[in-house]
Amino acid sequence: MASNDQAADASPAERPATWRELAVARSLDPARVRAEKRVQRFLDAALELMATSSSKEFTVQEVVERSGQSLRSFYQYFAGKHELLLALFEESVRSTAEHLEQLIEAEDDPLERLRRFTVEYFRLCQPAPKGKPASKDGPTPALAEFAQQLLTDHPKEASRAYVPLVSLLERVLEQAAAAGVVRSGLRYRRIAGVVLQAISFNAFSATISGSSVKPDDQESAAELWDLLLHGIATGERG
Amino acid sequence: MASNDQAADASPAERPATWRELAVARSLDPARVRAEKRVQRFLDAALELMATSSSKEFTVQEVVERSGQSLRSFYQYFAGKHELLLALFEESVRSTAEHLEQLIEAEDDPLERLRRFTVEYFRLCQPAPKGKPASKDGPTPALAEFAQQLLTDHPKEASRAYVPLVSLLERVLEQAAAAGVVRSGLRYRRIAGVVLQAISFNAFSATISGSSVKPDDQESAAELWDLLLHGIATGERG
DNA sequence: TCCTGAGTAGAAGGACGTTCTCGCTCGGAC
DNA sequence: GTCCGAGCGAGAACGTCCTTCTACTCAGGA
Repeated sequence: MASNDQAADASPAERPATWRELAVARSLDPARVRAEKRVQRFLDAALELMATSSSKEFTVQEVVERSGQSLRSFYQYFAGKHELLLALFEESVRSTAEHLEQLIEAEDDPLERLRRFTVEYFRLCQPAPKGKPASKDGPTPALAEFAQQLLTDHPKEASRAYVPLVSLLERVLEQAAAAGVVRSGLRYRRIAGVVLQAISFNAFSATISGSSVKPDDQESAAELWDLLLHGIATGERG
Repeated sequence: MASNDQAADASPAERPATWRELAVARSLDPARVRAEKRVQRFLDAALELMATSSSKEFTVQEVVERSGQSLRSFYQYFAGKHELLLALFEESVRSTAEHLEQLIEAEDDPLERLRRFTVEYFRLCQPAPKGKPASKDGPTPALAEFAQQLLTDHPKEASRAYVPLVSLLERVLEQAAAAGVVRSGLRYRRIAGVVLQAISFNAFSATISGSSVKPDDQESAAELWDLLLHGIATGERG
């Protein structure tokens, strides 16, 4: 709900809301502004908890305490813990997508754009080495931390939340295809899903194979990119 | 521990145990046999619970009740619920690896072997459509169901449990490489991890991209195989 | 006979998420 | 200034799990 509100005054998704609606909305604001502020305090508290304490997990109690608000308020704004997680996840996806888009727009070559996307997203998804809060490198950290639980428990909502990232990658893929550096005729949206999944949960693959991942592992990133590319690139040589 | 015992009399992995050791072991049996039987009852109960009830989750209480044993016994044989899950997971991986190995050994062409492995493992990892218990199609179902939690909470043990499957795929990859149908110089063990991860959690990629997976989805399997192959195959054309 | 080891039955403890109750407070209408 | 009710803080209470602990049983061997 809060996220919808946010979306409403940031970019009207459905239709461009009449001035009347906007006026009415603004007149209801007195309460709304406070509410949004409160919601934000919960979100901030949760983010801080994830940043510190090295464990990405937190209890509702902790969030409530750190936010300086009450349990009652929490359940007034969130239907449950899962909604808080969902909100954080949406935020995370959104900011990650923005970050990647910025990183990419400077580049013209479609293939290089795709490579940058891949490598940078890979980097963002690597688990943080220690208790070091990583709030400075742009987007919200620990994107994949939530994903797992949401993906299984609330696939519908998780799916919605992923849209910005999936759409971006889909576009990048299509542009690369248009430029002839990527095979045409693929179902790019599904490919995007596969790629995002493979990168997000790359940490699992290391565990499965018994290897361990070093933070900022250039080699693994290159390996994954190589694997991906030669399954996609038009050029010969496998 | 129980699983080690099982492995010991099924196929001696380390070295072929002398008759003396076997005799000694058998002499200790009176208690041991009962213990193994009890452990097995817990395992069976858990499997039945996962097979029915459509939800792959169960509580320790349920397992205890269904097994007709006591809570006390449970904690006498398992250090906690996670050990039960681990035991089930090991079993699942082992039987899956066996199943795949059998499926493969009839085939001579290295590339076709790899393809069969991939497609069949893909099929096995697809979530069951409904409450239909799938115990008849060979290996234990729902392999990826546990994986997730174990991989994050107990990476060390999960890693160990994965060994049979990883080794098998690694071998298949190396043979394909030796035959010249797969690039040489790759780190096959890591590739195996990536591939297994990508297939196991393929359901996620469908959710991420917003698609839904039909059970026994030939097309998705083919798509994934195609993606994988053209990143690995020696032949030209991307 | 007594003792021990393995079992059963089930209460108790501790973590969490979630709900509920009791007041307090504060902003605005009069 | 006064009053009122929605919003909110504090935190007790509840339900579900996993886990531990206590008390009792029972078979078999010194």
